[in-house]
Amino acid sequence: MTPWNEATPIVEVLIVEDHDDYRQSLAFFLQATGRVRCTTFLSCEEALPAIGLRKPDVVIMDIHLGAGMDGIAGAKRIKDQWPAVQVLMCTVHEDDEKIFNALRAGASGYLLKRNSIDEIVEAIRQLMAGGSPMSPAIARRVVNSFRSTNLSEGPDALTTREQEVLDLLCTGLGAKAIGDKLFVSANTIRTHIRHIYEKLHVQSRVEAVNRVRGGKAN
Amino acid sequence: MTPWNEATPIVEVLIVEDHDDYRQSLAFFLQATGRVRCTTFLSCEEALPAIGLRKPDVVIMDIHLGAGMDGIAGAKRIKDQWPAVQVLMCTVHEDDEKIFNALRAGASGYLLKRNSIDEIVEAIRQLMAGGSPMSPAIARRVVNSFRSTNLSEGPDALTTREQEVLDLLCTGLGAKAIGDKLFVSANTIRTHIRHIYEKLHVQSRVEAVNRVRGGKAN
DNA sequence: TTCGAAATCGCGCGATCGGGTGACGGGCTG
DNA sequence: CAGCCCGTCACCCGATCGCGCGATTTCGAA
Repeated sequence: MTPWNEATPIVEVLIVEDHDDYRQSLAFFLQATGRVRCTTFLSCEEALPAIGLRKPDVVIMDIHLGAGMDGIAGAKRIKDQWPAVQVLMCTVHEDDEKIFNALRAGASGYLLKRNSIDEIVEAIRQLMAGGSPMSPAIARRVVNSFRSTNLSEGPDALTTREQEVLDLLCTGLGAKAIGDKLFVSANTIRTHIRHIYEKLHVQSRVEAVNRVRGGKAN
Repeated sequence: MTPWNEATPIVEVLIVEDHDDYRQSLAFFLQATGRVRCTTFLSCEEALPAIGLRKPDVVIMDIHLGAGMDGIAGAKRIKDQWPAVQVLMCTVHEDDEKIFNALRAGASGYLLKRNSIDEIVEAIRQLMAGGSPMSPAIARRVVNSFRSTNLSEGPDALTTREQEVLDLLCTGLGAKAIGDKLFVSANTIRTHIRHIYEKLHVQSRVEAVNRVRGGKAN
């Protein structure tokens, strides 16, 4: 844990948070470190123009912001216009939907409000150092989203050959091309594909690849 | 940072690492914390049977292991048979290919060998607490992999309508079904799809959805 | 030994796809 | 106004797909 030190440049932090108590105390304690300068806003609508005038290093963004643009849409707008700004989501929401949408929007970190000030300070440090701070539970969800769906067990388990065919199918190849790669006829591949469809209960190539990809990403 | 305390149960750690110096010093320093009991192996082939006999809480796994099964295949075998075992990759490799394959295989954490013993100890603690410890640079790569590909800018930007069609295409629908959803004819959809292909430089539905999905996963 | 599952290949049918071409109206812009 | 892009629709053609049917071989389990 590399600590802040006197050589560290002051970090410009912009906070978008509609909850008065949290916004004010967060700003207060961050400033108290002496290594952070804070600007605070109640909504994305207010914050966006301000970012245009003076670009912060880090934006700490709540997701739920009452009426108007939510934090995820805000993060997207910020990253579209100023990609260098690091966005750190800080919210109470820990459902997959919110998490993944926030990361898709371009957030580089995701903390929960139950995290301590010390952890938020550490998160800012990590952001500046090229890291992606996440609360442990968030990190675990993100990592778990990579788990490959296990098509190789259960009553409808795919055979080794079918797995191979499915893999190549995922690359966008057609039956003929796959047949060439596996040194069998295109008709054989067509048969394998039919069996795959039956086992996966799908009826098109795209549905099959979606099954492999866990139906998640984007 | 919750520290270890006397109430913490001893954590059983199994190390798979072919490099003698690293394996021995890692085991030594982990044991020195007094909160960890280590068993070490040079290869997955040796380690797997041992896991069957006495299940560790955490397996620290190298990726490159000389001849035989590599750490990613090993992690997959472990998670297939004993899903409760937490696998922590610890390696010098920081290329996307290795990282994502390891996480797909079921690893719950990913550290670089340049990390200090303290950080590894902290990682084990986080693992047991349901977190997913990653080196900052790794976390950033993982988070970045979620960034949605921006198909809406550049010389070959997709129009709004084309985006809509592409989205539905990703769900596995055919031209006719998409036409129904958008209240236009199937021929119109076919035209849109052809334009999408031109702009994305692909020539099949699966290739198009792969472009949306970052072409990565699985 | 018998049986079944897996892998291989074939054929045919109707539907869809990929690609080429053309057309029409509505915007927006120079 | 003249272009140009966008969205809409149509037709055509050869290739491929989804699907049902049957066949052979191999190999391991019952």
